[in-house]
Amino acid sequence: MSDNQTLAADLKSTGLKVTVPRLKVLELFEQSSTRHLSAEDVYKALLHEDLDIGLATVYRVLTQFEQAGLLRRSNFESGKSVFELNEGSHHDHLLCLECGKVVEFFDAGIEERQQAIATKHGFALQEHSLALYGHCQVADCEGKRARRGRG
Amino acid sequence: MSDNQTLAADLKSTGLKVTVPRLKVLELFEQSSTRHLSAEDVYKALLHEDLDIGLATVYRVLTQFEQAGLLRRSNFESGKSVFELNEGSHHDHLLCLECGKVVEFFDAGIEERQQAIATKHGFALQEHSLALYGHCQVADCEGKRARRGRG
DNA sequence: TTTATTGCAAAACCTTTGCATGTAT
DNA sequence: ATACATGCAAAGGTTTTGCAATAAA
Repeated sequence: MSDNQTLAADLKSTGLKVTVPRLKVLELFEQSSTRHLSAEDVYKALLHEDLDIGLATVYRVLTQFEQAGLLRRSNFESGKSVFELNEGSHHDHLLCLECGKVVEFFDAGIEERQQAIATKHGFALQEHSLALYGHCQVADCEGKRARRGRG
Repeated sequence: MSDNQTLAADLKSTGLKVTVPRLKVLELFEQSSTRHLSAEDVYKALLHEDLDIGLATVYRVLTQFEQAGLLRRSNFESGKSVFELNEGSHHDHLLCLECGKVVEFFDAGIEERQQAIATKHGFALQEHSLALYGHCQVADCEGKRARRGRG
């Protein structure tokens, strides 16, 4: 729900110059119905908008956005990184092995125990990576894994 | 417990032929003081024993061992897979970002909650991946940290 | 103008694969 | 003897990097 003015302002506030590739990548994340996108996803989506933005630039922009705190990166078992808008609230992920659906969740109990475990072993906890994998019960998914969703 | 007889028997019981590369890789995991090894680690360790075992073979053997249930594979943030002996008991990992130390832990509470979260979202939980990252308090590790002037 | 950013292609990584040779059973 | 395993080199997929051209400030 952000116009280009706001997007540009968001960019400026991170100290990054406002350029077409950066605006478009940010806009894509803001507007996409799919929250989680890989570099390739972003690259192809931009191509479909007839934007000639190189894959290398996409990677650079994604990395810069991650460092600027605009995006969060996750490494699921797919072997490639996926990015999502960083809206401040930490969460972990639950993924469907069948249809690729991604559910976000936060569990205070798990967070607490992680902290306790680190402390118990004499570690200062810095970050963690948690992903659950399973099969969702949606009819569409259980029945046919044929389709692979693309935003 | 880890003489060649036993190792060979372990191999046979998986249906895999007993070959030098397989014996040596298994032996390495049994004898190594480092539980968690990457393909490259294994490759180099074997080289140091003057064994001419190709990297491709190492990858093939590791994959076969994983499928046979002899090894477990983890994908930490390093970007490469690490393998460890599968001793049957599930555990997750706590890693030191500084020195690379790996601590294994199991927490029934976390396991329970993961199950509950999956169920709540209508998922049949299949597997999960959990890794905690932090800084260990070991002097040796702290020292490195200080020397590098980053904290 | 000055400095940062882009695009392209090439390289860097980790991992897998094709194929001819070699080995276990 | 046969089927499977190995080594090498080449290729695969994802991500990074060098560099000249380009665009933002």
